[in-house]
Amino acid sequence: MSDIRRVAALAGCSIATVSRCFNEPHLVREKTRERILAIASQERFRPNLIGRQLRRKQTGLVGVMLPSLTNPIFADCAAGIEQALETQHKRMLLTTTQYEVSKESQLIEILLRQQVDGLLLTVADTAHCDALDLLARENVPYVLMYNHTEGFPSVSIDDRVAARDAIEHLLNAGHQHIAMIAGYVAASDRSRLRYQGYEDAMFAAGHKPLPLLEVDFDARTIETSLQHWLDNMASAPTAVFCSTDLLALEVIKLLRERGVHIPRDMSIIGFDGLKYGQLIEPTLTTISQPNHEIGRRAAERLLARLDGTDIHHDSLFLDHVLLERKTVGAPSLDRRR
Amino acid sequence: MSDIRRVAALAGCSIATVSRCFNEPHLVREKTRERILAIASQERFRPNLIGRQLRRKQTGLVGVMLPSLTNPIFADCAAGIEQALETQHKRMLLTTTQYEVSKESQLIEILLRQQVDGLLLTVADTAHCDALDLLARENVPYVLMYNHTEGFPSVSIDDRVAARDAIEHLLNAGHQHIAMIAGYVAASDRSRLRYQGYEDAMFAAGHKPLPLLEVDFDARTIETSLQHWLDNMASAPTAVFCSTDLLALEVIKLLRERGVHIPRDMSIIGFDGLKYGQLIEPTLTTISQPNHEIGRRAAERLLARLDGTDIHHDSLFLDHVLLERKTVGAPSLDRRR
DNA sequence: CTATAAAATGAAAACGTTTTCATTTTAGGT
DNA sequence: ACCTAAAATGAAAACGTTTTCATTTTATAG
Repeated sequence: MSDIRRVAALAGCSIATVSRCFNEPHLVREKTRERILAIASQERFRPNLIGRQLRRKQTGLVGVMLPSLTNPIFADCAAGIEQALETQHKRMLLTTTQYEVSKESQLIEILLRQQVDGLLLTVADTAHCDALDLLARENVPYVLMYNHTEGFPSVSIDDRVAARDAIEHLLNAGHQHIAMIAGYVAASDRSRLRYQGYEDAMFAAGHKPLPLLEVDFDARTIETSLQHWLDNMASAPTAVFCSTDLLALEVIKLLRERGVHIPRDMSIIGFDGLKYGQLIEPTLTTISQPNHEIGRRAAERLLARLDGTDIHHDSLFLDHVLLERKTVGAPSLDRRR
Repeated sequence: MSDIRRVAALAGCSIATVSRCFNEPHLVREKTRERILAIASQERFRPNLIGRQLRRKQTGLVGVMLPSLTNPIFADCAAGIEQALETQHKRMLLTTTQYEVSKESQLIEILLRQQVDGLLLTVADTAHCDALDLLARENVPYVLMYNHTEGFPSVSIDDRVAARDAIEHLLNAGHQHIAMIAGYVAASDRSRLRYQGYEDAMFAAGHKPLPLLEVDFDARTIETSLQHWLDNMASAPTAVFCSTDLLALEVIKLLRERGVHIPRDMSIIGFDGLKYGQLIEPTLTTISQPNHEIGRRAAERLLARLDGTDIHHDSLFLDHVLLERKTVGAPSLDRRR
């Protein structure tokens, strides 16, 4: 039962020596070590990490909190995290909020009770965020992902600039009448920043930004939201910036079903850089964010923080990139049908 | 520091009473309880789960091992697992093998050391599998996902029958010259079963099955693999069964770029039921497997196993469903170009 | 007010390790 | 063979809980 004890008894030594065999083998004489190791493996001794963690006061566990796994963005991010953690033999305790703000603090609390060595997380909105208040009080190391806010360490892209770049791409193609559409999970700071980027670009070009068109993320609802454009294409925007690729793909599908040719009748630009954007016809022009790298870099920062290497509470912005594909073209002079 | 002690000291009671306040509140007098709880919350006492886990000999942690998170199949599955675990306040320790068989045993070993209460896992191939041997020796509860094999509890679809159904759908559409193509991760038992299903259906219809066409999962390689069909469409199969949707989408894209019209010149059926299949034109006909439910049901079985409710070592097969969409049509009589 | 049963509390052991500090063993030089 | 320094080992405490069992307190009935 009490396993290290058993090995020690069989090997005729103290449990301290057995422990050392696994943790600091150079401290035990070769002959003894071999004997102990032999017995250990024959007894299938498996060190109980709970015992170790209690004594050492660290678990090697990193708590991860993401909005969802079903969104490929976050799945890629989680993969990046795992990759980075593995290099230091740390493991990932993964939880998702399912986009429910109220779960954020709860989950963090649970992760803290589990004595995670650190936390990697994405919150809905850094502006008024219980979770962040909680973290600020505690002194557990953490790094935000996809969020950024003064005084908190984070890894993300610059959503506002990225959105501005998207709009500028449309402007450069000759568009003036540009709309932005966002999923109803628009209560996130990312959505807000992207809309600000949209406004920035529109103002800079001397155009009046349109109000954000928010849609329930579901084909039926999107359809009704788009209906007034379809009813009167003449007055519809000539280009649309979709806040995510998933939304963009849905919109494109819908428009094409209604006989709207992309990009001739309407240009579309997405945001995320999902690989699935390449599979449709025409391939989706979009702003790509490096999800895997966001996860990896955030995890690396956390690890550095755990060694005391990185102690800065600053934002790390990774580069987004504009993937020029086929859903953006020049506005047609006459689009009336 | 030693936190429950501190609360006890401040409340002027023993640590046993504090502990009871949290675990069996009815055992402590209301007045005392209120006092203790007040102090605990004011001191921000946070029970250390490691201490509890060591004493109780259970962690509330479930080890999960999947091939990858980047594949939406498994991401959905993980989401299903989390959903089920949450109902019992259990957490997920998530690891991925990245399709490396050699990592399977290693990861399981790590999870066991972490004293997970149970294991949910997908292995590459149940046929010769160190991981399964390991599990058979230990007496930790586990449930396989996507795999099934005699004497092991599992939740999956019946890949062989599902593949047969896919082929029969093609046969019913009038095809006779049907090929199967699989990603190079074809070293999995699932791939093998799907090929067997393909053979079953072909034999039953009196056709000779073609050898499995294995491709490196990358557009360039797929292209060269398909080249001999493109060079001579007259002798190419009229329908292709792709072992996964991701592969199917890639194949479709490639064929369309080369001027092959789907489904007129060639019918395609996929496998998985990814939602992305609906976004392309034409929408992808495919066999859908219930990934979220596989995860959820497997987790539920594991939980039942932990209560001693479910003790059966049998395979649970969930239903697949044929999603009849637009990439399958009748073979054209003359396809020469 | 007392006796008794029930309820509430506390002391201490236990969970499986790691690690400090003291002790014993070994090796090397004389 | 003896001394000394270095190397190897062991005893025991510590990590933060839960839980058993004994003890004390409270409530109830007489």
